[in-house]
Amino acid sequence: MIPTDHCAACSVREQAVCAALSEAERSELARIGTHRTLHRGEALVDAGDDNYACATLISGALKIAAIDADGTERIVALVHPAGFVGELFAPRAHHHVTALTDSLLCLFPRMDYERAVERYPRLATALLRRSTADLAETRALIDLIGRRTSLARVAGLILIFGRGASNTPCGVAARFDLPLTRGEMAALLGLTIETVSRQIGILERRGIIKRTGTRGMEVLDVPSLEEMVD
Amino acid sequence: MIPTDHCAACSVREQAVCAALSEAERSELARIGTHRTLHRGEALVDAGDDNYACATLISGALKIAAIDADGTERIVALVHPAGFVGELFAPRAHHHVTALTDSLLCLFPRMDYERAVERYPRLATALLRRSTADLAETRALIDLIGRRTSLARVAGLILIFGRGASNTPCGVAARFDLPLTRGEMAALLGLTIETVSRQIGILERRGIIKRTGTRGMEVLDVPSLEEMVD
DNA sequence: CGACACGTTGAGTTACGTCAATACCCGTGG
DNA sequence: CCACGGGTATTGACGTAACTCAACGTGTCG
Repeated sequence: MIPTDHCAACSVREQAVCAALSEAERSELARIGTHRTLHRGEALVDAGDDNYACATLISGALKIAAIDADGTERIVALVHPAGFVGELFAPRAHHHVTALTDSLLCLFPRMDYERAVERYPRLATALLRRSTADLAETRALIDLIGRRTSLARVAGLILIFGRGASNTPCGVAARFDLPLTRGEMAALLGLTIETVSRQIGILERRGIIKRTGTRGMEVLDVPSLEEMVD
Repeated sequence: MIPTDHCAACSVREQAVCAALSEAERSELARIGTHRTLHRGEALVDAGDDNYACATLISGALKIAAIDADGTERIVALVHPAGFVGELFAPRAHHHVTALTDSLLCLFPRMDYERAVERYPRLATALLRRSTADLAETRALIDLIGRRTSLARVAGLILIFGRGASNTPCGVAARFDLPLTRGEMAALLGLTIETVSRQIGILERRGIIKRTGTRGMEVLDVPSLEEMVD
């Protein structure tokens, strides 16, 4: 159970699905929730789990992934703060959910949360909004990895991260740190580590970006990046 | 406006989102809906539309797709009967929605439908259920497309269609017609027409499937197909 | 400082795309 | 009925982008 004053001080208070609730409703919801921290690499849900939790991400980042027979990981989505994770109404989890960086979660037993959805219509609409947006984002990801050169995929991913790191909506941050390792970028784009690394090298040689250290990224020429993607 | 007795006779009455509503609520909803037929290739929504409709698919099949700068189509989802289409709460449509075969729709003005969602909580939860399921399906598609070889992708797609054509849930139909042209399969899998055609040829030469005519498909060896996919 | 994970770079190979020719299916009209 | 034509599918030859394998850097933390 989460003390109500935690909600009042919550950093994603305005963006998360619970923002749609009244004070009283949120207090009710807080009663079934707990906080939990995950360290980088730690799993929240494994594929196949039949009684897993759902959660709002408060800080950090998560990945949603499948692991196939030969152990290869395929990332199918990233979760950012204020995002919601956990498949409601599904009997078993379809994917693994793992922390990309140390993360703080507002955790709910799935069954309790489903009941809350039935009880608070505004929670249902808020989740529907978010789910609809997630769906559009996932489809955009298909679009990106569907039928493009590795260079376009890497360019697109850099734009996605740059937009995420920007404070202006839709703008691209000039400098930021990549939140993923090369291996994770490869798992997300359907490429190999080496190919990702090479394409980043090409972009740098063309003067479009500049690497600073291994994760640092400076975007010098946004229009060129955008042109590569569409 | 749809006469209420149409709903009573509707073939997807039990599966569509409106099944969650009471008789009275459904009558209300029917008042803002209309029926429409789409012929193969006809568009329901174009990407960028700012005041588009949403709909429940009664019969036929739709594709949700993006078209990039050079005119290449990338299919990001298929819609089957009882499916819901149209992004609620989004200012503009992200994708094109087009009929794959002649289709019958139960059509609603988007704004009116959004109001209905706010008014009927059970509609919101039903849409949330469907949206959550769509999200899982879309992620499974990413998983398939991200897969390494073209052979595995084609095998996976044949399994998907085979399962869809089967009457037993999760079983694979022994014979069915592919609902997509080679070009559409290619647009969905991120391959070319030629590659799709070749991989189907390989599967046939290995005795795993048998082509009958251009769309007909006979699945001889389901385990082999499944093995290729995972 | 050394260990270890992560990242880069290179050489050789393979799978897929491109281009092009041919075959098939089906509706239309001679 | 067959001939024609357009859309669709198959097949082949060839080039190239991305993968594989392998060696070598680089950053980070004890």
